[in-house]
Amino acid sequence: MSTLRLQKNTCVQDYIKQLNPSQREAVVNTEGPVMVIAGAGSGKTRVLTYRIAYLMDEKKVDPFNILSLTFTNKAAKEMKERIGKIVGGNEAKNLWMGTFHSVFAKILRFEADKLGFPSNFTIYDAEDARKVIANVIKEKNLDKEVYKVKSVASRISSFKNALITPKEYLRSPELQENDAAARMPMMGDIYRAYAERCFRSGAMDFDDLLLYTFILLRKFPDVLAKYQDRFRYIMVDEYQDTNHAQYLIVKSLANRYGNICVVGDDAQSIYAFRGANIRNILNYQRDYEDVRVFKLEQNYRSTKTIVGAANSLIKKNKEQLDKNVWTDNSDGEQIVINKTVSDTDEASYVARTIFEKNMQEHIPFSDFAILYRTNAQSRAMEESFRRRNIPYRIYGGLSFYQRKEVKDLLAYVRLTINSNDEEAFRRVINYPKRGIGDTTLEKITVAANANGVSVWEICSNLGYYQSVGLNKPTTVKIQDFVTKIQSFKALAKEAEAFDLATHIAKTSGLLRELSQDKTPEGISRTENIQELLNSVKEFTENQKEIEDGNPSLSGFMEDVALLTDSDNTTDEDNEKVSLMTIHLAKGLEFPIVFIVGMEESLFPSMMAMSSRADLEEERRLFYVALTRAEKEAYLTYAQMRYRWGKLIDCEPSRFLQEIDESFLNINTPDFSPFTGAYGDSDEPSASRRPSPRRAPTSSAPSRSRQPQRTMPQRKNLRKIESSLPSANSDSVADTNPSDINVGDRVKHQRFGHGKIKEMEGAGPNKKAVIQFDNVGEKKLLLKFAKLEKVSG
DNA sequence: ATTTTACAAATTTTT
DNA sequence: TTTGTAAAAT
Repeated sequence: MSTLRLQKNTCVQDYIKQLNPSQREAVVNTEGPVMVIAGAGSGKTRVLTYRIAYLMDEKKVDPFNILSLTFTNKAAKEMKERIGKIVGGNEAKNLWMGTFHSVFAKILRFEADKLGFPSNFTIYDAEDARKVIANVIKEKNLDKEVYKVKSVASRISSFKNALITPKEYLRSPELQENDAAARMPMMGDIYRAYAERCFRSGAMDFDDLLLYTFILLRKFPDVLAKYQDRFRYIMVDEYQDTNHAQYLIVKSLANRYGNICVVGDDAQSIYAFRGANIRNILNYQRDYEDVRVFKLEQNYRSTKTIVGAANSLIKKNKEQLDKNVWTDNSDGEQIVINKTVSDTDEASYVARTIFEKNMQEHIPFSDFAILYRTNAQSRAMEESFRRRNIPYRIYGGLSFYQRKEVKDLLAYVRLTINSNDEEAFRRVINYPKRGIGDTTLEKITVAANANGVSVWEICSNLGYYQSVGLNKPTTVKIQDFVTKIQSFKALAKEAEAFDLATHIAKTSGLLRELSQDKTPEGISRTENIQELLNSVKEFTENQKEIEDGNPSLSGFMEDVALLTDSDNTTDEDNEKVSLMTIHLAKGLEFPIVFIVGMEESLFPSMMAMSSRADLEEERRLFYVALTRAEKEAYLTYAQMRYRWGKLIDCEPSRFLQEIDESFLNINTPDFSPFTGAYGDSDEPSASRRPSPRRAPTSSAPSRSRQPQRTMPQRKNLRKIESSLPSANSDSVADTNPSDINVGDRVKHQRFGHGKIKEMEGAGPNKKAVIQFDNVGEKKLLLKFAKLEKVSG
């Protein structure tokens, strides 16, 4: 026993010896407020894990007194495992480690009665929340063209993030004027009704988990004191992505011991759209006294080229903390920029490059990642990977738990556990069909609102609530439904979670309904139900092994609401190319990264081009994407792509010009836009879209699309060539780069007038050193610079 | 009450 | 392109 103990101690010491000086400082300075600015790839997770291990092993802090908040469940799980390896799994398991949402949900379930919630409250996901809001708008007879569900939902979300309750909203003339000016004077009413409805349903949405935690701690000093005393050491990861509510909760929890360590990188703040406030990290030193700041600036992940390129890009942002990320790694390859004619072409370029690298250099598929701005871009990639038989895995998109059939079954389960859950009720009251329609539902809702009770309360006591005014047959149908759910509730008391869930799937009629659908989609839906049942089984087995586990179905439901797909990665995903959005890629790394769709109004997104702050966030997003790469990065863009089912012209992203050109290798392969793109003729063109290179004799491509296909192309080519001439640019726009010589006066779109001082390089990589009248000397790549020759 | 049909809208990112 | 909603028909 003692030798084991000794061994563990030497382990921690050994580990700490491996750290660089600033990492080590960040680990051993455990007391008081600390901020760790961790550049991309600087070993941040390492520091966090060692810090916690150090606290436990060296400082003998009870894991029960350590709170560590992360951004994703996955990060928490991984960190816990790593700590377990150092200090022993039994010790690590008592750590309070998880996402803000999951830790707070745990606290809220424990203290729920104080707020008037049941401890088995339901957690509404975004879809549930939106449906409730839609119902409220409808019931209030508001114009849904003015009160768009989406904007109302995001407005309510921002109230909650700012810790504004409906009451406070209705007391604030300023807020109300604000919404009145936006032609939504009823916003406060909607907000109040929504909150009331959730409360009656015994439900909280994602934002409520934060808001109610805040209210709990403010309203009950004894509860606050309890958790302040418990959490003697607090660590917050990804601090740049915390919102106002999270900021204040953390602050009040840390108020007693003051041992708070926040870790983050302002350059990687990419969640402002969701209420994250970058000021939290920028102002940290003002918020806490005697903050010690440690900067992790050495990058261990990437080549000098990638680090340099990323630095040159992020320099363009104004608001940031001062730091200098550097690396000892080798120079590595230049970053490849590739232009393609269309989105399909872009996809086949990516697939072909990966295929060749795999064949010739024996690089495993798992070394590659494709990153994109929007989920919709994954489809083109998917098709071309399938054609080449390259194994891939798409992360994100529609999560398993968001699928209709899965949510349907979960709704039955939710109703069994918490019958007041109105969203679950509405979802399944008439699915499968029971002949209970809108009119009936409307009557019940009116009665529920009039009596201030849940719809379930009405339905289970139809005898008492005579005023509902239902006819006999309908009453019987509803009573049947109620009886069914009640039988589930009774069974829930004794049956195993898996058996109960299976019973519900069968008895509710859901499985029967699905099995009648013999289409491939229908079969896969049945399989999804099967898979859900399996995961219930798996969950209970796991819980039984844990001392204080909760193997019941309600235990499963507590977990499931906060789970995302990436949390249950089966490790069978080896040897696959990863496809995901850039947001999802945060915190990950890959040897070779493709960033696709580098086009204006796609990346940066159209929505983000109006304000500087938004644009800076997009730039940080690009910074995050670029710094995922260890060895090589490829940036690709298409001249046109399908969006909203239409073919549209695209222009290369401004971000491409913002990277220092010395890191770039601009690759403009010789292609002819009218005969197709690349030597991909060996792959069967299974695409439903008429491929531009395909002969017109092949099976009739839709006539309406053909003119669309060729016309914009011609127009588009000219436009792009003026900025980025391709190899075969014989028809040249305004100024041919080869016409520009030393001594010429030129005009640049952004930098204004200047004079050519020097020229270097040749062909597509030709550069010019220009002395600009206003902005000084710049070295520009001619093909990017959009120079215009000025006479005189 | 339910099914069919037609038409519009949507795509920025997610705990 | 797909998805959802509203109106119309059964």
